[in-house]
Amino acid sequence: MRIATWNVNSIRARVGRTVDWMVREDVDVLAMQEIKCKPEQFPLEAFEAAGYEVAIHGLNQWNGVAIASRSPIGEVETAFPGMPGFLKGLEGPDQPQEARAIGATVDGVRVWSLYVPNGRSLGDPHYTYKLDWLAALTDYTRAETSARPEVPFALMGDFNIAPLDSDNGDPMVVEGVSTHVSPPERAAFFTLENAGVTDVVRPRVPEGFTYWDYKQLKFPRNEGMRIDFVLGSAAFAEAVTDATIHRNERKGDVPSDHVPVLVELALGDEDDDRPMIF
DNA sequence: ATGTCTCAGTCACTGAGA
Repeated sequence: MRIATWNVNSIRARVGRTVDWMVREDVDVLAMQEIKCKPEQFPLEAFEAAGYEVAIHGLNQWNGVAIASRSPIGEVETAFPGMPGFLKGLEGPDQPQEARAIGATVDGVRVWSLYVPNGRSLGDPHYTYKLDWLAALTDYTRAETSARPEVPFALMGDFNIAPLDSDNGDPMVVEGVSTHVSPPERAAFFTLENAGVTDVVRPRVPEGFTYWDYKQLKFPRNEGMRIDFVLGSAAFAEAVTDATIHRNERKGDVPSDHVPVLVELALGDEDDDRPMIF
């Protein structure tokens, strides 16, 4: 199985190059973030024509997540248990949930497409929301990976955190001033990893960014950040055979500001050319 | 100069979010 994550920054603006890339790279499953539309606005036809079905969760022009798959999609959830909500000007538990998570099972793999809150700025209510959201995701991940360790489980998406100093190449993003690099955000990311998932891409791709701001020639200057990740449970991680970051997708006409991250899995019961050994 | 991009609302712009 070839499974990828991509913050597409509006699927309506980028359906052509998204599906082109999926076909070209023989992608079986794609977790998308920032589709920026409701289900009825999603350009389904282009995906179906290329042989994909799509599970979509979008509420308005903001956020929005989806999972496209060549194999049938089952057990769709549009939030993980305990996921906090947010509404500017409102506080407390009454805040509605945003379209930032969709989970589905494909060929026995439990996949989540996640768009972690941006945080906006240190001290903004959105920053607290981000940390709360990550804490709830951590609780869910710990419960899920311990309850069903045999099920390959993956958190894929835009985490809006640069965990290591080397993940930030933007001189305007500074610890003590900016989100994405603050110690509490980084601690939340490492606590999530300790809850039963591991970054399956970094061991195979130690260098490289996944996002470059549109402004100020950030891409030509390579002043990007690594903020898009595939975190897999032990059962998922042990099936990974390859991982790649597709930097070229930041080039050309109307690119997203993020590029896709692709992982190859050998699930053992696939109809492929590898010998089965019992 | 938030110097770019996208979308909604409304119809050439502004506001919001990133």
